[in-house]
Amino acid sequence: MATLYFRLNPHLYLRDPQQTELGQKIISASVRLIDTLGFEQFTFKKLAEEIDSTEASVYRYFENKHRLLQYLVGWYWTWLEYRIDLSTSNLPTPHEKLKACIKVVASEKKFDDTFEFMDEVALHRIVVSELDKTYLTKQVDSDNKDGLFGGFKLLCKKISAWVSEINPTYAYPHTLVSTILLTAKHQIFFAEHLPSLTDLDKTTSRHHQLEKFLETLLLKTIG
Amino acid sequence: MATLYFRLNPHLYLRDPQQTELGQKIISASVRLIDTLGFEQFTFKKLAEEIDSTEASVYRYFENKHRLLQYLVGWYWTWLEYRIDLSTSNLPTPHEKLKACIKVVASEKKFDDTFEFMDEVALHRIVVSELDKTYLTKQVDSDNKDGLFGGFKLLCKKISAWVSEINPTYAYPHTLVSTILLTAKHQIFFAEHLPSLTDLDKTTSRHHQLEKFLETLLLKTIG
DNA sequence: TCTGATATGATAGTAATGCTATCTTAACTG
DNA sequence: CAGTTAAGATAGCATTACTATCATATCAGA
Repeated sequence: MATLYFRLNPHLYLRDPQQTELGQKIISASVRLIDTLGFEQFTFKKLAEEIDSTEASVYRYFENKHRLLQYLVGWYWTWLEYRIDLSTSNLPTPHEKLKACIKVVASEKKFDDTFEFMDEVALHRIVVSELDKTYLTKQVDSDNKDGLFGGFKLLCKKISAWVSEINPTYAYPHTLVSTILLTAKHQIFFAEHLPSLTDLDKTTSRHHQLEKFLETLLLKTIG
Repeated sequence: MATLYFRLNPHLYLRDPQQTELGQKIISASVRLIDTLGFEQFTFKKLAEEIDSTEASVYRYFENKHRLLQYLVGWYWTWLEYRIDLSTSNLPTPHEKLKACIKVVASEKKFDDTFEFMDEVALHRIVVSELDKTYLTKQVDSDNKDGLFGGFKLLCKKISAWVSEINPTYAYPHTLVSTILLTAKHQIFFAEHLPSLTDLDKTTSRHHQLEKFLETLLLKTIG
């Protein structure tokens, strides 16, 4: 059985956490902690206590907690792209690819044990709440130069290409696709916490509603 | 000449900053500082130094810097709604109202001296970069109970009503409108910092492009 | 004009945060 | 067996995010 390993941009870490036991413990525990505490309340001290290690040891893997968040989100985009590839590879038309793609983007992941150190369900909740914080900073330009947002950009590019295949005259494929990728997260957050900003409801059917919404938005817009 | 005064939710502050000289200095200086430093690097200590006051005095106006940000964003939504009201009030059809509304939402504010204590251009930059941080927190539910997001919700409701007037069968008017309001900010940020996620460019024509993009998105989707 | 109430300033203090540094031990590698 | 590397242990430090107290200035009502 082949093991899956995501090669992420080395600027995201100081020492590759996927390679060592401590590294994997850092990942699992940080996902658990950020999910429960929120990113603001999450500290390397609490993380170190959780895994019976020390702050100093954690700092050997990640420059700071912001980089760790960028790592997790980077991992998420890679994982999402991988799932999109799986579900679209055997489809013949860009139209079908887009529909399958939306389905994956809007879907609720139940459980996945491909990666033992990663709780994908908690990670998804983290992405919903914390994604925007990875780039909404004063260092965004230097982070971008280091390629820290490569996962997001790559995925956006891939999907935009399908959009352009369907309608080569449409002027805003990247804008449309990044809007859809972000909206998929934001609307889940609104459904959970600010229901008057959305029409999706709190039950699990919201993922189906989200899919319908995004599909209509995408297909009608490119017409 | 009537002076404009925005009545904001009192939970946003401890003492109304619009009423006193120190309060107005806090607002002006915080807008200037958050704009240059970014919200993360902004502290009440730096703010107090900037206005030759003390940390303690600032804390008498706002519980903490997060509340201050929520106040500024709340002020922004009220101001935006006011400008939307102005530009739509004399239009006969919801279709025209929506188009005028999109124009305001996508527009670049050059200068406005209605409020001497508020640099609206800097505030708009702050909203672009920091808006999402006002609600992407663990306290979102209690903040929402206190009505801290009332400005955003009210505006969303108003615009959604026009959408439903045009197409009463469309199932996701709030989802669509909140998406558009957020997208207007995010895409400006992308144009500035992450250009591969957008097709808008860095020049001022980007506001016109944004308007076109949002208008198509909205009208074709409910179309 | 006196009397409070209130706003602000001045100053101090404290726990937590976000690191950095150094030293030791344990493990694994050639 | 020697040498490198990872991790743990411990210390320290500047900044942050407050809270508390006391003094002073101001202004409004009696």
